Amino acid sequence: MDSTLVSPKSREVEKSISRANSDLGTLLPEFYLDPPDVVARRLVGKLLLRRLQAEFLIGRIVETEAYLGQDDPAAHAFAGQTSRNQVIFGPPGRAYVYFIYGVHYCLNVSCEPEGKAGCVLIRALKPIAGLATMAALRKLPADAQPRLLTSGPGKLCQALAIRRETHNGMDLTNPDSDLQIRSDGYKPGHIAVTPRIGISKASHLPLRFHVEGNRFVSGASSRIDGGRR
DNA sequence: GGAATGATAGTCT
DNA sequence: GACTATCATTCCG
Repeated sequence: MDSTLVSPKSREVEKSISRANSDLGTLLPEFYLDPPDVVARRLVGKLLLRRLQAEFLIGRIVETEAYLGQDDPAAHAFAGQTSRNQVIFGPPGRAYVYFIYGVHYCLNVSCEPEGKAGCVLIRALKPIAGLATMAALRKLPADAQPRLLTSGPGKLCQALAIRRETHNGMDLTNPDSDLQIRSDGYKPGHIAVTPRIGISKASHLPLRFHVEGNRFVSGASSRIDGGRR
């Protein structure tokens, strides 16, 4: 490319894309074998990759929530296995995508061994690559504020064109999948732990994990000191 | 800046 | 028939 303007940001993009094009950093199913709270913390700082045509849409996970198995009243698995939630009872490292409030999709990753329920909700990303395409998918102007693109579970699914029909049950550990989670070796800063958002049952449990002070976290438009960092 | 509210459809009782 | 792991808009201060 012509590289008239090379900012630190675009260097991060270059690095992420080259990682994405190789198989480096692919996470194995073993990554997801542990309980949801362990996996939820472990996923913060990893890359979510969406291959759309020839383009990579990439975001770094900055916020997750753990949903336990049949002991967690807030979890979809609580009422037992149904056709809707069967993915979270299946093998680890698969996408569980559901439609909510008649408007939005949410992306989860199954964890625990096959037969045991548990998953992690991906709540927010920091957009890394493909921002113009993300904005178009979100029906926003191409120069929209990056934090408007993926700062919430419904938003990030819209920005990455993730739908139940195409992605539910997809293996996120397969380098050939058009939706994957990988590691580029990045180590996030301090990870804060808080109660989960938007639920009415078991809402006191500290099962939400996010990068402290990160402005791409959901609902943090102003409560983070001036929205810096 | 911050709280309240309506939209909208799949899933379960 | 009643929910809901949300978002954008509208209003109020």
